[in-house]
Amino acid sequence: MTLVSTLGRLPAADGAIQSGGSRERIERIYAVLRKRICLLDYAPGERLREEALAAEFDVSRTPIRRVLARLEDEGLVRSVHGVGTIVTDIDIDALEQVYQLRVELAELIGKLSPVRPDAQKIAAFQTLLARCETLVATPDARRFAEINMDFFHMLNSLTANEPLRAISELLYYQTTRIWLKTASRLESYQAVLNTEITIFHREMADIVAAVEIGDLEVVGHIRRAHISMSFLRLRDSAHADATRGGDD
Amino acid sequence: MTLVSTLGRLPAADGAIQSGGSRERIERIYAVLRKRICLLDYAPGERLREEALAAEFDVSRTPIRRVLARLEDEGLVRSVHGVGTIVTDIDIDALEQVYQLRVELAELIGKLSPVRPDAQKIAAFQTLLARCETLVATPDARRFAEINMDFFHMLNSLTANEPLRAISELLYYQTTRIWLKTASRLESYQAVLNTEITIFHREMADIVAAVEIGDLEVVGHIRRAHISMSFLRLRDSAHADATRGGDD
DNA sequence: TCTTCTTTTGTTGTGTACAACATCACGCAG
DNA sequence: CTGCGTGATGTTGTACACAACAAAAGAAGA
Repeated sequence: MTLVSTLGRLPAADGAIQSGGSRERIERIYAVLRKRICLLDYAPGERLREEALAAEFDVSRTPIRRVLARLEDEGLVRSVHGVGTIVTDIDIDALEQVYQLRVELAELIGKLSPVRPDAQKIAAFQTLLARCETLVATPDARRFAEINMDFFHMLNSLTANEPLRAISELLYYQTTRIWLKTASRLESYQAVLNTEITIFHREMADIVAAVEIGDLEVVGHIRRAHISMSFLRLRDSAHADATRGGDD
Repeated sequence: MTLVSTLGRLPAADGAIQSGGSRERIERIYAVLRKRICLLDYAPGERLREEALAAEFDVSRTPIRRVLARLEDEGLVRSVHGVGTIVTDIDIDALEQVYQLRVELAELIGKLSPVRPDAQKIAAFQTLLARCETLVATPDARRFAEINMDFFHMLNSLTANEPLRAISELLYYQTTRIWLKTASRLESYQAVLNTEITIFHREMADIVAAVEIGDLEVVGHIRRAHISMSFLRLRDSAHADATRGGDD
């Protein structure tokens, strides 16, 4: 519940930082909304009103609709005539197919047009690993999700295959929310969070080590296992919780 | 050149068949435009005007823009302020990455949630094979492209993994045009067409045989080879043609 | 009190006028 | 004849008014 707490004032969007062409503006709004959805600033089932968004971003409904249309095509929202634009709900079982596909694509990133990481990229990985270590010290679900997101983008930059990157990103944003949503409903929320962060940190260390020696195939293998097991742990937790407690 | 000949009157779109909700209407327009682009009814570089499309489909610019936005997100067109909506140009080399990915996905279709083909589906495959045989008798580039498209959809229906299907479809429609476009520019156009149809027919027969015995993994392997070699043949033809003749 | 119909309110979908922008034609000076 | 500036023309991007639709609120009857 405290996951969706910081709703009162949302970051970004204001500040009149909207320089640049119309395309970039739309892209920016898109990125902001997508991030809000995936960090559960907008909860599943929540209703977004175009006019409110238009007011916040200081544009008319038209460009907002352009963004929402894309989000709808990507499965993150669904517009219903006369009702509103609803953030899609998700459940762990329905996402199994997406995870199966993500697992395969993760391995492909190490195979298709891999980019040899240079010193700068390695440094970025190490910085991220350091951030993850502070996370282990003071666990926080939202920061976990954010670091996970940054980590994904770093990993995604390890292939030069642009279509593969685009698709991996698409599937990533279709699935990340499920962790925050499911975990927040668990009885053993704190324990699960701590466990998950510990495991994530360990796997991240392994991957960074593999990146440092430039073995992207190994990165792919580790990540494949990472994604797959992460999904299984989450599903088991959810099912165990559902059978033990009421099914709300 | 004769490929883009039937432009005077385009099929579909009129007839006032626009029953159903607004979403379905948009979906229909989207499918029509996408098919036109991929069959080169709209040539690469051609300029589409929203108002003309709006008139043809008997709607305002608004839903047309909704469709064009999606086509732009998928890389088939690009809207330029003050100019028009341009059908994206493509070249064989830029598409190499997409083909690399398609090759991998083709194999996944036999692995991820394969659906055991029933009698009806097998019959559909055989019907398609029959159509392909008439194509061998009387080669025609456009019919080749259409049968190829139908064949793709049949193959795509062999997995129940919905995200995989969606993505395979996306990548398919990003790449199919290249064959028609490249082939039509070749000196040895007719010879290449005949060869390609023969090869396609043979591979299609192999795949249908594999479908009949229900071995979808084999289907994946055959198709992987099919896509990969088809790309290589096309690229070689294009490069040979470019070095021999002038580069236009 | 409950049910059902009507009204009211709110939201997205559509159509359209206008602004922003790019391109081409044309004139004109050099 | 060429190069450049300037206006005319055409197109997409935006904003807004209205239609279509859904849901909630309210009224009326049993």
